[in-house]
Amino acid sequence: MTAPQGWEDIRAEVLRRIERRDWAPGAVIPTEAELAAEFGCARATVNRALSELARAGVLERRRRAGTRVATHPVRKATLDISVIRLEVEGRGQSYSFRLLGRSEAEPPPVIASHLGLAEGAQLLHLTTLHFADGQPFLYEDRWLNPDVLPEDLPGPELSVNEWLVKTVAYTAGEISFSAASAGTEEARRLAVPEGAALFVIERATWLGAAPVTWVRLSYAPGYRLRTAV
Amino acid sequence: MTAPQGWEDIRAEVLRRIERRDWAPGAVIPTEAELAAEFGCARATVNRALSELARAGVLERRRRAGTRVATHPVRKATLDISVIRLEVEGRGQSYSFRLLGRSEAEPPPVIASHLGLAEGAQLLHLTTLHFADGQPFLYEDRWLNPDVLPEDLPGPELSVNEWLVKTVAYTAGEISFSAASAGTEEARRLAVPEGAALFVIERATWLGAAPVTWVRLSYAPGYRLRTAV
DNA sequence: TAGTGGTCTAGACCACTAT
DNA sequence: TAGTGGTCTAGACCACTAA
Repeated sequence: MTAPQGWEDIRAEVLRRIERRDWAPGAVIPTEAELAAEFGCARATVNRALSELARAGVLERRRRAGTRVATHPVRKATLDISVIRLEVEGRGQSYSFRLLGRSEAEPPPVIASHLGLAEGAQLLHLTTLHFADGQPFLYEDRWLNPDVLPEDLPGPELSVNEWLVKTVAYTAGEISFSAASAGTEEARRLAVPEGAALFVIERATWLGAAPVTWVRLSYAPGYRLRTAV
Repeated sequence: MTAPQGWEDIRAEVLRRIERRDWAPGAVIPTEAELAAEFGCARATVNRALSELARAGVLERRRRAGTRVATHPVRKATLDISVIRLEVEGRGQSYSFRLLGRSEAEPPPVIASHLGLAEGAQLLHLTTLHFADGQPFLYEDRWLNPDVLPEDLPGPELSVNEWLVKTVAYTAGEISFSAASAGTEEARRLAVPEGAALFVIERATWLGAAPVTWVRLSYAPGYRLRTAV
C-alpha cells in the first residue's frame, strides 16, 4: 500500500482494515497517537479521519476507553428534504400547484397536542395540490401558526411550502415516514381509487418553543424516496 | 451576547444571525479570517463551525466565492438503518423471526438488472417473517449473492439480516422508501387484508463491483419511520 | 489518577475558481 | 492571478472516564 496522505486516505485505510477484519467488530483499534506515528502525520489528521468514521457509525469512540469497531454498524441514510418545486423539477418535470383551501380554524386534537398548543388555539389551515407535468403529484395539508409569521403571506406565485422554507426559520423539527390508505379527500384530489397506498410524510417544526407548522404530504402512488448509503 | 468560545458557540451565533436575517438567504457572509478576528479565535475554529453548517445544508461554501446562506436550505434527515432485532427491542417489544423459505433461484429481471447481474445468475433467495411481541411485524424478501459469502451460513439463532450486518461488509448501497398495496403473499404473511397500505424499504448493496444483496422489507400497517431534523 | 479523545492555536501550503 | 476555503502541522490544554 502507498502511505496515506490526507485524512481521506487514512479513513480509507482504516475502512480497509475493518473490512479485511484486521480489526474485528468490537475490538479496540490503536490510539490516535499510535496511528499518527504509523502513518507519519499529525494526530489531528488521524482524529479527523476517525471522527468521520464515528459519525458514519463505523466506529465508536469514547474518551479514555479508546476507539472500537462498531458491532452493529448502524448505517445512516441521509435524506434531502427539499422544496417540492425543486423535487419535481429535479425529475425533469414541470411544476405547478393549486391552493385548494385556506381558513382559520382549530386543528384536530392530535395535531394540537403534538405541537404543544393551548386548547382552542387557532391556526391557519392550508390545503394545496401539487402537480408534476400537470398530473396530481402530492396533496399537502398544512397547519400554520400565524404568530410566528410576518404580516405578508405569499402571493399566488409562490407555494406556501416554498415561501415557508425561504422565510420562516425553525430550530427543531420532526419527520415521520409512513404508508397510508388514501382517504376520501386525498383520493379525490389525487385522482386515485379510495384506499390506494400513499407514501406519507408528516413534519412538525418549532421555532424555539413556539410551534411553527404541521404538515402532512400525501404522495400519489408510485412515489419513491431514494438515497445512497 | 457573551463572546463565543468553542466552535459550537460560533455555530450557534452564526445560526442566530441567519435566523435574525442579519445575513439573508443568498447573501455572502464574512470570510473565515474576518469572523476569526471578530470572535477572537483561530481561523480553524471558525472553519469547523462553518463546515458543520455547510454539512447541515444551512450554508453553501465555495473556494474563492466565499460562504453564502443557502437559499433553499435542504434539510437533511438522517435515518438510522439498524438491525431489525434492535429496532423491535428498541420499542420495548420482544423480537422473534421465522425463516419461511430458502432456495437457489434466478431473481426477477428487475432485480437482476438493478444489481448488474449476468443473465442466468443464481442467487440465494430467503424469505423471513419478523415478529414484534409475537405479532407479524415485517416481511423480508431477500436475494443474496452466494459468491461474496463465507461458506458457513448462519444458524437458526441469528436472522440473516443480523448476520449479514455483522459479517458481510459492503461498500456502496441504495435505499428507497415507498408505499405499496399488500400483495397476496405479503397480505397472508402479515395477516392483513390484501391491498392494505404497507411501508416498503428496498435496499441494494454492493461490495466493490460485486452485488451483495437485494432486499425488500414490507412493514405491517401502522409502521412509522421517525427522525429529528 | 492516568490515559484517551476533543478541541484550540498560529502558521503554513494547497486547491479551486471568480475576475 | 488573487482571494477564499480545505487541509495539515506541532504543540498544548481540557473533558471525560475506566481502572
